Amino acid sequence: MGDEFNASQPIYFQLVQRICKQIVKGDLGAGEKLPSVRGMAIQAGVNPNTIQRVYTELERMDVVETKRGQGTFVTAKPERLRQLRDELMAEHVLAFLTDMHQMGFSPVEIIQALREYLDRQDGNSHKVQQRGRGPE
Amino acid sequence: MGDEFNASQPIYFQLVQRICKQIVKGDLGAGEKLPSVRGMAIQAGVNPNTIQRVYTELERMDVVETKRGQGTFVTAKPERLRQLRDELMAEHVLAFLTDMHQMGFSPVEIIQALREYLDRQDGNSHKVQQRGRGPE
Amino acid sequence: MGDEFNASQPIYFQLVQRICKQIVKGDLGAGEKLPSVRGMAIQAGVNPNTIQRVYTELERMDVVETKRGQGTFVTAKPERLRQLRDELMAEHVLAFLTDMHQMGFSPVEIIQALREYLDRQDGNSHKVQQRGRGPE
Amino acid sequence: MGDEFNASQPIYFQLVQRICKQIVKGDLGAGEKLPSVRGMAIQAGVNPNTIQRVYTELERMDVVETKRGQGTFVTAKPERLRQLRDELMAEHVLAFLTDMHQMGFSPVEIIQALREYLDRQDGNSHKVQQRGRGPE
DNA sequence: GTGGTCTAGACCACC
DNA sequence: GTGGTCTAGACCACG
Repeated sequence: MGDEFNASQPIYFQLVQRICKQIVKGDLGAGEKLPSVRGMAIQAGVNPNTIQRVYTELERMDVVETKRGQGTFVTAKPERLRQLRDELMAEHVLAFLTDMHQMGFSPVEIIQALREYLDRQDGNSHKVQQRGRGPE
Repeated sequence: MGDEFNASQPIYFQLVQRICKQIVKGDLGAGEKLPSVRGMAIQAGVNPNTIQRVYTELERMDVVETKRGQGTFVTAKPERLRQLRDELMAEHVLAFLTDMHQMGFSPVEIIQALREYLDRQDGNSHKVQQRGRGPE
Repeated sequence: MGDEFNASQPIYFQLVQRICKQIVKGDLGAGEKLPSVRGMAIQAGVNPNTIQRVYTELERMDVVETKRGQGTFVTAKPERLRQLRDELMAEHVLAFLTDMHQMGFSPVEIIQALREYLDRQDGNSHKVQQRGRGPE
Repeated sequence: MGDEFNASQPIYFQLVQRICKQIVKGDLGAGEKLPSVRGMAIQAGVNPNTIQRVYTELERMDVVETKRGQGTFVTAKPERLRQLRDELMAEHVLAFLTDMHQMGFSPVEIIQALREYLDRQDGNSHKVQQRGRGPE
């Protein structure tokens, strides 16, 4: 277990996104401690510097707070967490709709296609994993 | 006019995507001629090398055909165009649903949010333009 | 109440500065006793080790004297206090002027800007609190 | 020439500040190209990675724009430059006044002290250079 | 040649 | 133990 990363985007960025999702989902609760830089590095199979950058980025996003000599923690402010949830939601929805619009799909087509995929995924949602977005 | 590009992804890749969308949408019809490499380069405000790569990439994807000394044309095979349409649709829908799932949103929440955004965008869909996805 | 500290500088250093200011201002009079290491630690919400270092540092600066088994006291020498006052003043003024010079501001601009801010702060000087200086 | 850096703050941060000042002062004009990452690294006597970080930070501050494969340039938007000037000015003035207030100096004392130093510096302003702020 | 990412390994200060 | 900075050197993709 270690290097299941998408080649088209920086590792640090994929990790930032992954952690954000875990926070939004609730897998990482408010105030909870993240693994240490070194620990997370081993766990993810990357260099500690990369994790350092991830944590720095998360802190800049105000999603995480780091206490000197103690560690890095999910922000304790519930308002920020709600806000993050909404931001991420909006960002993804907007991006998706923009793409679909640019390809000329109508709202009804979009909803319909979505329904179809949702039904199909009903029993095997856990299989969904990696999708490449960038260039190869 | 020229450099409205996202800093987080290669320009050539953004152009590939943009052209694919135009083809799927029908703005670029089957068999239609694309601008010359040089012309497109000026039009997009980028280096001709970049456009060259874009066309090569599109050719590799089999959505475009280059005829020696004549130019580059949208593929004339309607089957391929339908296929492209489906591919792109699937890719985007799947990516979107995966993201939403990873954030813990339920199908009903997803559909609901989508509806909300679709309503809001009704009159100003043309305003939608740039969205950043990658790191800044 | 406890951790209103700037992330970009060591806590112990911020505390040293804060206490120096209190002494210069007169909030802590000559010969006055400082809280015990443990008491101060609780009061500031930091580790006792950190306070220990603060007191050691203050002692090294000769603005504080530690009497075995009795506690830590502001130095009783009024000359030293005057000197401290001048040192701090000079240090800050010099730093400020240097910065302004490096940004190309002329003496008149500096004085003018200062006046403006002083007027504006007249009624709410107590609101001023945190300013970050270091990296984020 | 190479390592005239303050030990108490990160090199990358000192460089960020230095460049900001040069821009505000006008030594680096709008749209002007900065040295390449590697060039600047040699010039400053630090590792290219450090410069990379500096440029990234400046870009995030919207003070600099980087064009892929071409280089890094001072932002061309004059409004942003004015804004930067005001921001930096405000930041320094505010920090200075806050410090002086906390030490109990009155507005008149502050202005007076400033005047005194300004007069003294009249002929040797070029001597002013390094000042340490952080802990040693 | 440009910026950008990553690794490896070291050192530091803080708690 | 923690996070943070820096170096050295490599590799990559873009223009």
